[in-house]
Amino acid sequence: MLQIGEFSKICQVSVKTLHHYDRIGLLAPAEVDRLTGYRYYRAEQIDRMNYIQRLKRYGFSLEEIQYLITVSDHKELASALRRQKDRLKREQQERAVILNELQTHISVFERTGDIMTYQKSYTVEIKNSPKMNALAVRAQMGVDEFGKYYGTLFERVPKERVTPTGLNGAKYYDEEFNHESSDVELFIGIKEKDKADVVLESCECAMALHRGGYSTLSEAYGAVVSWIIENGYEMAGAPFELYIKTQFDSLAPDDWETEVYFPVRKK
Amino acid sequence: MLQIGEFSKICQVSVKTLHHYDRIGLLAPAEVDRLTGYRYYRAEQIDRMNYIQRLKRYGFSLEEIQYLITVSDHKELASALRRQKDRLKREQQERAVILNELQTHISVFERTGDIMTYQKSYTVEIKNSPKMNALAVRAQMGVDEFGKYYGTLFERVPKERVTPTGLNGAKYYDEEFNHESSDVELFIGIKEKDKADVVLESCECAMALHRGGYSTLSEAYGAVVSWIIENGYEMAGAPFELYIKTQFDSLAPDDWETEVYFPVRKK
DNA sequence: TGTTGACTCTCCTCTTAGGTCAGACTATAT
DNA sequence: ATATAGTCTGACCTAAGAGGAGAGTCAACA
Repeated sequence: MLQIGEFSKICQVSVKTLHHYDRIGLLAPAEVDRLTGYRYYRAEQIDRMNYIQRLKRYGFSLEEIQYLITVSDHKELASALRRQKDRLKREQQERAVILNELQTHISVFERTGDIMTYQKSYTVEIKNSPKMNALAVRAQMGVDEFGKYYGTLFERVPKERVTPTGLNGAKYYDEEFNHESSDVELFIGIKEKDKADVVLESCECAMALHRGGYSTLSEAYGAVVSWIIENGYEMAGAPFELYIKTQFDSLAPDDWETEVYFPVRKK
Repeated sequence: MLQIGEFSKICQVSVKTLHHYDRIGLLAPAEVDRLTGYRYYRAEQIDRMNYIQRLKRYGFSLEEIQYLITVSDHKELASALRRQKDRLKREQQERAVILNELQTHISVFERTGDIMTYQKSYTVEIKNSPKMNALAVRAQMGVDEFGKYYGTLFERVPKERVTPTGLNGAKYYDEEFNHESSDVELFIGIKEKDKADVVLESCECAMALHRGGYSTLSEAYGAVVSWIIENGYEMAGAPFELYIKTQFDSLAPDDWETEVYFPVRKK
């Protein structure tokens, strides 16, 4: 039997952590002295602790770990690990984009001496949005579900014998945009008007072109909105974005292009 | 002047966030109505907010951001950005190692059907540690400072005309190992006994070979310690590790090899 | 037997960056 | 005058422990 201090040294975790794990029921000591409350661990529990630490490194929360160590079904466990792997991979990619952004920012800053240059480069203009016929799906969704919904749209292309124009986008119906869940309509432009789910009429818009990954897209939105306010317009409908150049053109995020449209009218 | 709701939509942050930033003094509204307490923001503050969001994406804490937006010195700002970039890069590398580990774990699990196989493969043996003469530096340091301290050691090699044996390691004097700061002695083996800072005498040790990156090294330590307890030995000195195959052999982390030694005596 | 020092216990507060109510005002349109 | 939407403050909550206070416990030593 090991005292908590010995056990903590062996497993390279703090005594505090062991207290915590005991309290949340993740790893209870093999024995607790009734009188003194002293915790005693068995050497066999070292393996369990290492396993917990390993899952923690993989990025699972303690709650998930608590569940995982009780799972005996191989398939379930394997799929949980694979899901986590995919999550980590996606996060790695996102962070790679941010790192890239930071690198560019640094070099722009060193060249220009202005920390704001990098983000103030939006040119907002008044433009009539293109008229489009489109297949569309509207739902409450988060940004990380876009791919899934676009999948269902693109599946319909061959089935319904329509001809994509290559112009795709998303329209945001919620006033308040939320990354995890918003009322969004995704659409892909097609030639055939009679087969379209929706027809997006041309309208007067304030538009800005955003170059780069989507993590900074909100700055484009901000730029357009403040332009609208400053130039005596007002918003006249749900904003939308058109994906001009994307990952599907096998470009790096830095070269993606997105047009941000806000329908407006003169006040 | 913008109400808090409008400002929040433009900047794509929640009203709560704006409350929070106001309270901690990171971004105060341009005006607050004395009577109603309503907050009003100016369009110019959008840029500031975008800048804050950008720094947040770069991984700075709000406290750091609060400091950074007051800094007017270009050099200081640039060096803060560069430091952050290096930090992000290092974290990316660490996560890449973990991702790799997880991938291996998954494939081992699918092959063997045993989730523990991957971590129980340590063979502990009793062995006399090699006698070594070494240049050494002992200090309170965290694991991420190892590189720095090793640098100072290797600089001395040509200066003091010593001949490295290629056998390097680290000895942990604290009972309780701590990732951020421990009393550690780093050493590089050399041939010349008279020029050595320390002579590590051969002694009876329990030893295990760890294959892979350093993030799982603690499992090797755990394995050795529990072996010692189970096999009727007791610890007789500070443990140390020898780096047999490392990144300097231009190997991937999966192929690194580290020997973990615990001086022991029979009870 | 008494004492010292190391170890452990429980309980409390603190951390980040906000989220989630509740209850009370306030602004604007009808 | 009222309905609805927006806003205010304040209190409590999150995850995974860290830090400390004050008290009890264990083993060794004099």
